[in-house]
Amino acid sequence: MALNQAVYEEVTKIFKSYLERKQLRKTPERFAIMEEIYSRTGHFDVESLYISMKNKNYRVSRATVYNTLDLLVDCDLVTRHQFGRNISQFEKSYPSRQHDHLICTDCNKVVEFCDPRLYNTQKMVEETYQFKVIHHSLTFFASCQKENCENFGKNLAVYSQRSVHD
Amino acid sequence: MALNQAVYEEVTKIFKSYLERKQLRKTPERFAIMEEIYSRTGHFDVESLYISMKNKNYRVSRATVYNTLDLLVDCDLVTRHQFGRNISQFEKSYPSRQHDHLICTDCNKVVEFCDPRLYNTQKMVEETYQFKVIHHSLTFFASCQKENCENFGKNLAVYSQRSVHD
DNA sequence: CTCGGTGCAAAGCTTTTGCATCCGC
DNA sequence: GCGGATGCAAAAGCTTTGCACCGAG
Repeated sequence: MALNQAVYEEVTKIFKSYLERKQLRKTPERFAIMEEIYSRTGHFDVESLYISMKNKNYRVSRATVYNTLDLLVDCDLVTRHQFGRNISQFEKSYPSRQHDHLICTDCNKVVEFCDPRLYNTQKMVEETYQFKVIHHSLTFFASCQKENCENFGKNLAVYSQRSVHD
Repeated sequence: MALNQAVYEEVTKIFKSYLERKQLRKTPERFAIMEEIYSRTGHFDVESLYISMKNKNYRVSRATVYNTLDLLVDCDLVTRHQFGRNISQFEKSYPSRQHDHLICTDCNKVVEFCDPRLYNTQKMVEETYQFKVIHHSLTFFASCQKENCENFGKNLAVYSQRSVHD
């Protein structure tokens, strides 16, 4: 899996800056985990990330993976999702933009979409309740046609990262 | 906690009908759990429901609570939420209307809101991806900035620096 | 009477914690 | 060298499962 060099450098800079600001140590494990995440595409859970690193003979523990994920989420390099019942799903934050999710209730595949109009709802909520919104999570659970389900990822993948209003 | 008689009768009818349709038994435990849920207000988790019934000296097991909650969710009498990391939160479906949630990131307070404009986003998603939406989940995570919030004033500076639209 | 449902406890699974060791600073 | 970070394993916390008994149909 090739790693985009420009993205990798930018992300490394952000992570280093974050660790310095928080006076945390720049350990090789932390950067190895960050690199592994940014060499992946799509969503992943802790176990698959841990297994991937083990398969590459990298000596790392689950505890460190959990710890580092917390840091990466805290500095906005990784986003945490709670699609299912128990396990947390993660996703790198760059270079993808703000988006929400459409999950097929039949095949569990995830489509990403974006609707800027959601910002109107956010502003309304902030004004009505006097809250300051940090982030949001919008997920549609939907069923697709069978033929559509079979074509999943072939035709729609092209649009998955785009805003529907582009 | 007084129980609204009209709601109770309606909900009982729906649950009985569902159990008959699925050829499941109408056990006293199932109706006791349904009644306990509908005598509550707001959100709850499995453990607090279980403790409540134990405190009323009702002989019930966690396994039955979990099993019955699955049934109640399946027949739309109860809604399942996944706000936090691990535990599922539940909420009775009637008589409240469709709504979404605003959760304080400092004190975990839950506010319900409704914005019909979200339906525009749903229709757009359905048309764009040819999906049939079953249900959705929208949650804003926000700071309530109230004096009674346990972290009042601590993180406001940090929050105000962030923007939702990067 | 049947066999689905229940209570109880043990097991399962994800995540957190304790502790000795390691290593960034 | 100090104290934070790590690996490992044990523990914690929510949920599911196995099993013997109970009771709805």
